[in-house]
Amino acid sequence: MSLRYALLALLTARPLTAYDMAKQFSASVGHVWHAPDSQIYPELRRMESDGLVEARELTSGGRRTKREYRITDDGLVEFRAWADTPLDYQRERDVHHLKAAYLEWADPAAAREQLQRHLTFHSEQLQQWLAQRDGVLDRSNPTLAARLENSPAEEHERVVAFKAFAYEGLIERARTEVAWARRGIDLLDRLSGTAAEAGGDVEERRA
Amino acid sequence: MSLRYALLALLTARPLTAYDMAKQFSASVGHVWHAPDSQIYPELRRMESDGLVEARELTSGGRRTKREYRITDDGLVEFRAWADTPLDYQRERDVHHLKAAYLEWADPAAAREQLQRHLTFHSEQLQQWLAQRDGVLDRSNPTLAARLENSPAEEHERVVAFKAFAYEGLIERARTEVAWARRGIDLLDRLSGTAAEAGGDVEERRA
DNA sequence: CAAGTCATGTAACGCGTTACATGATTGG
DNA sequence: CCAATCATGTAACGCGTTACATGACTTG
Repeated sequence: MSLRYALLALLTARPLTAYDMAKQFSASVGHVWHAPDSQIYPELRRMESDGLVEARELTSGGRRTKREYRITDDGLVEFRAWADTPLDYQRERDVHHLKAAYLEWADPAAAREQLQRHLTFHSEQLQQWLAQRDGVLDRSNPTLAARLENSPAEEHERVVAFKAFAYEGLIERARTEVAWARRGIDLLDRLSGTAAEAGGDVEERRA
Repeated sequence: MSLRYALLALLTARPLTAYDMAKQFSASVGHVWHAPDSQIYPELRRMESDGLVEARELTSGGRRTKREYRITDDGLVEFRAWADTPLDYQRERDVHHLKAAYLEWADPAAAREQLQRHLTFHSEQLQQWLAQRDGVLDRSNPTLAARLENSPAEEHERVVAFKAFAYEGLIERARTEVAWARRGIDLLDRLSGTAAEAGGDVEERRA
């Protein structure tokens, strides 16, 4: 049910087509919430029949169908209600930590590679979130810019602050994961060093 | 498909009944991987028919059926293969950060309560993971104790090290979330302070 | 003898993923 | 004119959740 609110969130800034939303879900917003086209199109249809959004057909010249969605007043009410409602917290279920607990079962090289992937993945996430945060802070993010244009100036600070706050949480999380992966690689080094005694050269050194 | 490996992981330590596994999935292991009974029982049956585990019927006195599962050699092969295989990383999808980005839509009191919940939830998680980590380090964790009994002494260090490593990742993550929630509450204070000027007393102070 | 917990499941449902399908428009 | 991108979906499947169902054994 969260996709629905992610879509409403986007539409609180400005009207968009499903295609444009799908693009955003693969790019900027997609770093927080990803969804494939095949989920977005039907969900928008459902939201339309629930009266949360309304569509305007854009027949640009030819007979190309293109539907631009706009949030309705009911949609705004629904979105505010969602914003007010606390979410349930459920127990985390993290495969990566589960695997990490059993890395002694893996080949040391395979173990190292997996931690390296963890490091790489979260480093990239970190970079993207840093970029997003900056785009929010300097107001260059297009969705944010549109949003600010449609809202009174005295609210701008709050709007920007919460967006940045959200990204900063993700940034810190990514940093935590990166640090953890590094510690894991160090641990592997230490354990293999023990096993092989003063065995050989360390082939790679991380910055 | 991860439940399968979580179950195999448990069974690498010692044979267990589905009921005992279900209990562990609600308690100790459950902090890393939770699963309800209704998923565990059928999955074990499927694993049995796939030859990864085998069951021994324990008819203790009466005609009470009770099946104790043990991992097979095929199961061990499968588990090692899993341990060697890198996982796919998919984009995170975090409702809480999504909501945080739109907290300006929420009533300030509701926003505060949600951040407070975030803080509480992750504080509790933190406590439980710290306890788990300690139970691993001092080898008092029952599953770990059983595992160590069934493995040669020279491997004990590795076994313990990876379990502790996994929990430490979760510990750091929980700490990150706690810190983020605190920052969020501070942000709310700051913004409401701005809106209400030097408004009123701060009713609660966090340690 | 009643309440709790031991012990094992089935059924329905929903969100999300992957794969598949189609056709129009635009730019090189 | 061909490839990329615009634009919109359908279908099948799987994992996980919630609710429901049952009965035996144990402890106070």
